[in-house]
Amino acid sequence: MPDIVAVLALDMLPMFEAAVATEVWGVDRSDAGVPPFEFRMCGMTADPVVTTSGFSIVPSHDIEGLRNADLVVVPGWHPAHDDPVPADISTAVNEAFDAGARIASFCAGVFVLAAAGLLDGRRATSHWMHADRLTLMYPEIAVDRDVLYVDEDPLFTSAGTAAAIDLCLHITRKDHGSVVANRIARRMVVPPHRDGGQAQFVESPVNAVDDDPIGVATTWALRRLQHDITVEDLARRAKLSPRTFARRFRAAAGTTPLQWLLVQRVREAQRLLESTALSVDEIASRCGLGTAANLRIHFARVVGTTPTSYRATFRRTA
DNA sequence: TGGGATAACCGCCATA
DNA sequence: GCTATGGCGGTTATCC
Repeated sequence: MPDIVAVLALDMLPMFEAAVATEVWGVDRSDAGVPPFEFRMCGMTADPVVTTSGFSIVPSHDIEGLRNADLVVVPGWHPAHDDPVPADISTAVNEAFDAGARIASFCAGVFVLAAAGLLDGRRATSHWMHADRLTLMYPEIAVDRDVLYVDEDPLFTSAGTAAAIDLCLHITRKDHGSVVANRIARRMVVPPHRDGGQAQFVESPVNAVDDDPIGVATTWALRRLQHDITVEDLARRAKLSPRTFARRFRAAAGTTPLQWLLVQRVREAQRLLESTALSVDEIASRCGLGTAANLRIHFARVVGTTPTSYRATFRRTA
């Protein structure tokens, strides 16, 4: 049975966010080894839904399409007015959640989850432009305005626009492994992974062009993850002092050099667990984490599970 | 699991 | 006066 993904298309549907979910889960990529998804674009009724771009789209399903969905995506909620989210929308989302669906929001879609009471006492994020309003309206929610997305499985929230891509790939990676997520990312011609904790505000994006010292250093590091790499090594590659390198790295990537490196090493371990039969010890060595014990610590922190159970879950899809 | 050695991080400050 | 840089040292994280 393919996963059923239902997008809740509300009036003033943001086209980009709706298209992100469509691109990730609504396109048949079985030729690339990506498992099929049953994709539903659900309006409250079967009537055309007005988008923020002025034109309308005709949903494939009405609200009944949320029934038995594995994942419900709320790509937006028009935040220009202070009208409360209508009760029938909250009810529909609540019923889907109670029936076992996981719920994900992009950008201002978080207001729909909040109005349904799903986020009380939980962490959540939204586009930085909406963070103040969200905090004001729903003080029970721990709003993290600085991250790309928040995973509070079975609830997910993202900053919207490009961060919606990151959240979709994160959920796909969680459910189907990094090989599948990377295949989708490759087809979409987007970077395979940005960590959820990465800052929404980056002064300049990480880039591998030759005249970007941070890009040069990170590209160099990714090619030799199996070797020892110190922040001083990275700084030397970037032709900067360690202090300046660290400062500019945080400005560019929204995280510290070591934390970035550890996440890259765990991603490499995920790839090796899925695509090889190497021992966990050997994988730890090949991804630069030294020992299996060390790999387990960082693997649990980044992925939320153990290398062995990760392999048991995803080896089949490789 | 605990502890010690080492590296990384970051605020502060001086300098260019 | 403003900004970027880089050294110092206290604190924290990582690794074995």
